[in-house]
Amino acid sequence: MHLPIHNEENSRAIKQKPLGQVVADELRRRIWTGEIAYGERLLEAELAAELDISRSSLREALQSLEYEGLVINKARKGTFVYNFTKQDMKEITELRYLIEIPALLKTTSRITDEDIAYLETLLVEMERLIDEEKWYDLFNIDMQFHLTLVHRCGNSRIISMYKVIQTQIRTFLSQLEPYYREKKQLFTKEHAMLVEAFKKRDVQKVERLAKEHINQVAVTLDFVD
Amino acid sequence: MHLPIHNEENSRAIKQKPLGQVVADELRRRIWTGEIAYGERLLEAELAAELDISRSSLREALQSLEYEGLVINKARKGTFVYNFTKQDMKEITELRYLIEIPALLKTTSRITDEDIAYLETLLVEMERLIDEEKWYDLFNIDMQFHLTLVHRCGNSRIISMYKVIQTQIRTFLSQLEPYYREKKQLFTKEHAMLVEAFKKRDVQKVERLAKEHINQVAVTLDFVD
DNA sequence: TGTGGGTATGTTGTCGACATTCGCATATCA
DNA sequence: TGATATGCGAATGTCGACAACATACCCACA
Repeated sequence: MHLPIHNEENSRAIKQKPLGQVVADELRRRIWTGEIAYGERLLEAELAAELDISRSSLREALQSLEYEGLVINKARKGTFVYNFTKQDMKEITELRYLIEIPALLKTTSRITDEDIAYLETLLVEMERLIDEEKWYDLFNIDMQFHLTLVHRCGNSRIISMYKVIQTQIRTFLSQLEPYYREKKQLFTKEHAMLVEAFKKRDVQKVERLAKEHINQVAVTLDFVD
Repeated sequence: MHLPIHNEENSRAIKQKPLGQVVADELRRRIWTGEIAYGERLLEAELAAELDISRSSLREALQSLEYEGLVINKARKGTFVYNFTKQDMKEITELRYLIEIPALLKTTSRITDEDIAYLETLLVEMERLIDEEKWYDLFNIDMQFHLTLVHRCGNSRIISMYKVIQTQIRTFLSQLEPYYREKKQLFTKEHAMLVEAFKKRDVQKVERLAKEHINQVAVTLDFVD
């Protein structure tokens, strides 16, 4: 069972955020944890009742998720959780090469020591979560790691587009969770090496490591099926 | 004065489309024609009444426009038409280099003779609209031209991201309209040369022309102020 | 037994109204 | 006079209900 979206203790903290955004966060969580299955139809009345909110706010959330590519809405037919395919992974990998790689290269010359210090705390956090096998939290930290890097690229539009891609990447990672159990060490090591490259402001190394890291996800997917 | 969104003659044709999308189209039109000014606050009740629709559908439309970056919604403060700056133009230009150029290069080897034939009809249309000085329609054809090219790149995510960028580019063009009056010939010529390059499947030429074309917009903006 | 049409049921699309919050004008006091 | 408190009007956030539509089922009839 889950806590209601707006229980007493949270109501003050999140009152600033539109309810639709809070609901979108919750739906993303349910998708990534598998509580909502891929391909599943999302009945508005049912879901709204379960979350104890109105259909209006739910629909607002669904529109956000549709923009992110996590669900697909067929007019008059309903909203369905999008079921990613290998073809989707190819598209996403191509986009990462076009957007994330150039973003990281720009970041290399703009990254601050504070950024690097923060990244290193994330690395520590990663290792802990890997030990405890808390995959959901681990992937969250992973998102934060990459977003921190892209965030320094200096182009707000690149950042917001990367967020969309990242949401989809995360969806893949969630599905690949069992395969990542085998690659615990690799996971931390790749990120640690990236941090080292940024620390040295070594553009070539960043590019090489980043490409390898991106390929890693694509390769992992190939083992499935 | 404008026709109401859902008058009798249109009601059948657009009944399939969610009202929110129709409203979004109308709002885009009003922004691009200048009927709605940049920076203007959009009062939901007022706008909904004027369009003769409910606030729900209007809010759905506004959410779409916010994703496209045409408006910005400040929680509890209202929705405002986004006012683009030169800095925004720089970001957009950078993104075009990252997304549109690679897309066009991929298209070069995938474009069909039917595509080229269609592009040539658009060229004819462009010349006619330039003669008649119908700038709004001209920019619409321009969007269709570029979208046709990007559409052949084979990556659906690149296409949908390009659509977002293009909507913002279009917003700039609308503001630069007076400057384009001076460049009538250049406008058609650049597109015609691009078509020729695609016809020959000449990747290098496509890349060079496309970059020049992108720079052209950025340069035009520099004359402003 | 298979098919077509019509009805019943359930779901999405759209609407109007209430609840909450914000900003501004006015009032009050140092 | 200036700064701060306060109350009112207006706009956004959220909700529940009705309307329009799609689907599934059932029955009549070939």
